Amino acid sequence: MEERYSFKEIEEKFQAKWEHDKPYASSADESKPKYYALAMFPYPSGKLHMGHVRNYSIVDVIARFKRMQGFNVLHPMGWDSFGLPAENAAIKHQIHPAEWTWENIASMREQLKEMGISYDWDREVATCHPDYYKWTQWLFLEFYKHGLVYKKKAAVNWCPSCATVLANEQVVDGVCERCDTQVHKKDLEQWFFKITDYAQILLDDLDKLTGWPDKVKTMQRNWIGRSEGVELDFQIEGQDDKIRVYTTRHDTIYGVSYVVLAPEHPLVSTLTSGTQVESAVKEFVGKMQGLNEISRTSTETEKEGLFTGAYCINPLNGTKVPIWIANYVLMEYGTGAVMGVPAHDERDFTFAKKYDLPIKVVIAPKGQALDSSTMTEAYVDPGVMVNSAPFDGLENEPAMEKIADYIQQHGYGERKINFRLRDWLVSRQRYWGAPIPMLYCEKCGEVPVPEADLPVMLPTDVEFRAGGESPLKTSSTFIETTCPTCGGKASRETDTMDTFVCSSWYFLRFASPKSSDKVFESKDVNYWMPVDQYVGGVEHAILHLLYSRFFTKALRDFGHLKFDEPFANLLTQGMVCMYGSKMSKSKGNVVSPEEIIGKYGADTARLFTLFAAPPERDLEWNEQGVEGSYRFLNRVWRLVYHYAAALQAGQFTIGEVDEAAETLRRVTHITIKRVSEDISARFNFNTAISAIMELVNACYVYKEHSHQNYAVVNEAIRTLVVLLSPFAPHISEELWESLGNNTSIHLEAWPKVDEAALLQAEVTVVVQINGKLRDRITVPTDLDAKALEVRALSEPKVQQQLEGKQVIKVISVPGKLVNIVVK
RNA sequence: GCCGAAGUGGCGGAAUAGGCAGACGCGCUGGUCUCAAAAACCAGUGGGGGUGACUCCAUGCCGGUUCGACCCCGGCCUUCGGCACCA
Repeated sequence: MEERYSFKEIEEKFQAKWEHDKPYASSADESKPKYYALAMFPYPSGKLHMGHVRNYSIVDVIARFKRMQGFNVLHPMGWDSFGLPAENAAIKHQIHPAEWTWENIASMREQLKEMGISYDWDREVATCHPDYYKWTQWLFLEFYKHGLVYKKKAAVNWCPSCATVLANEQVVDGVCERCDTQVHKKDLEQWFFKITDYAQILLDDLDKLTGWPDKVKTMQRNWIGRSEGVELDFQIEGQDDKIRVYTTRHDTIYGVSYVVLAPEHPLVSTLTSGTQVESAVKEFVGKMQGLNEISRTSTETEKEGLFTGAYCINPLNGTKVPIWIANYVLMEYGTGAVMGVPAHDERDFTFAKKYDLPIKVVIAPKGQALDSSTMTEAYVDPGVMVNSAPFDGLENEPAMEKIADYIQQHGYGERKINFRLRDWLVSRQRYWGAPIPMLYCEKCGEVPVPEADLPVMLPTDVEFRAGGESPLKTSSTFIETTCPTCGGKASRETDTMDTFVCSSWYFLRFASPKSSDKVFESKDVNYWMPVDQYVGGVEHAILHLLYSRFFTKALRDFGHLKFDEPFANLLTQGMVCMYGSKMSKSKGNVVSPEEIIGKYGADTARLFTLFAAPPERDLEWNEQGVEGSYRFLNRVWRLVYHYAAALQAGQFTIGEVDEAAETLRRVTHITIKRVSEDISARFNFNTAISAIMELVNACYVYKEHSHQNYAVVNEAIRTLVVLLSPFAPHISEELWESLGNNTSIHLEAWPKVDEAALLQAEVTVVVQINGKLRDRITVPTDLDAKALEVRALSEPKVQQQLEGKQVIKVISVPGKLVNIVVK
């Protein structure tokens, strides 16, 4: 063993050994409890960043810890490898997206191996590999078969820069999530997944996810956005048509003073064509369509509207109310038409004030009257119903049910539950994605590609040009085919799937990644799933996690799975920051893992990212802190080196121990306890590491002691190295070897706490007077409350403090403190 | 606007069930070793006052509960994150 800690040599040595011995290979084994640890798989950008290092280090500690505790651990890694950057690279550097992607994967795989993460590399998957996307396509057809995939013309979010459609979820503040270009609306025929069929169950089952952060569950709840209300019809005066509106405030129906349609509402032209307002309406509607969605729907935007000249009838009281068109009504939600109740809705109030529409009070605060002429804002709080014929005098909230019943009984409308969640648009007009396996036949129409013909391979003879349409659109070898039903001419769908489809099931594929005739082996999937611990950034709180839950539930319903939630426990790790903001190229505050690994080694890099902050919090990068972690590993190295020769013999029996040795034993076992609890119960790796540091400090103190009890030292040192091994796997493997072991430390059992070693004969107890610390006394651990009180009161310091004062009460907590209350 | 999280030394953070605030690390100060430096090791390190034993103040602010509050309750302030005209 060398005297100096040569991290480079050690890390290379064991990485080669692990590559050869495969100590992290896994296979289903019903006789052992399983544990599936998973980090969100990365997009292969080519370079690992600190966020990856942190994410994978966290999961690796968990995986290694569970393995040492005797679990059969599955810890796989793969690549979310379809997507736009590869195509952009193709255009920019004239390199095929596949080539670019596979090179990136190769280089990132190398970097991950340099981190010493305990992956079972035999299970690696890449979503862009035909062996994988064949099954993404198969799943698409499976969903199609079960009526969960459909095609429709839709006003979609179009990114002109990417020349593709984006899901609502990929439009952030009105701009493209990837390239920050303004997104437009465009009408196109698009494929959708019917996730709205699962809205209710996706919402309900959030309650089952006790291992998920509330924050994420709340975000999903808001995204699904369930609301309960009533839909009812307003008869248009002088016409046959009715306007159907949706409301959750049916308690205010008697206060309706107008009805508003969304500009896109089909009744708009029916109502206005051939009338005086026709051209004004057309102009207004045109103006609204020209606006992008954020400025159209922002609360900041001023409400604008136009009277159609038509009227409709409130079914409950027969009142005639004007029909308007306004920018603040959305066609996509509810019925695209709403009733305006200015007295009890903020938006309606603002609108009514602007256009001088009547304000009619129908809810008044208890025991008070509301005057519509003096109101300065809508009254939205609970109250008593007024001017509402049969319901006058009722409290509005409890009356909701009665009113809904009344509406249903009279045939005015019915109860309705709405969700904000929309169906998932998966069509992308791009090349580098899984082709949608559908055909269009002149005779048979829309035809799914037969399973035997999968995968629909991406053609290689394509050209990539900037700003152009998808290269698939111009590839005749790809498009032209024959219809499997009639044998006639057919053309292929040229859209590919949103990459979120590929990432909605990869965690299932890891259970049987090599399965060639099935999407996955049921036996394996049902053994390994659900994922016991999933770790990733909170930016996936909605999209990826919701889609994955949807896929899992649907596949359960199709009979392929025996469970309906994919991730039992979720940890959302914080960002890696420097100078207060997230490390990013644009901010110029990036530190590359390569650089840190080169300078200090992977063990130091891992240790620092785990030590600097608890995992769910943002981590502030600090190079001096990294040096501290490096110093610590050197300190451990020298300590073990100091004792290695003496301890190699191995066998020691702990006999008589003096006070110093007893202390070291106690610290050893306290450390086992703290590290175990910090890892398993709380994922607080920062405090686990500080506990290990304290053990090292205690060993150094003991080292200076004149009499050395090698049995106790042996226990302390071996424990130290084992406890350190999940965090810093290379150095601990080397140190383990230097202690005379010829098997891997990573196959060792996690150490057990000797409760007897924790016991102490004496303990320090705090003495407070009126809650203020006044003295510390050392007393026998088992001293009872009464004896402790007597002892505290007799202390000279305490006596001094009590002079001239009257003791009113004494609180005595054995082993902890005595509080003397005086006057 | 609504929902959620967080505010503790010079910095990252700790206090696991209401019981010693500041573990551990970084930084800083002084020292040992050295021709010198680096490394390493030792000591100190929340703020104020006192020669000193000591003492007062201190976990964003104000109040409450309690023998005792970083922790529980009420009200504010600030920062961050999510949603945002969803009827």
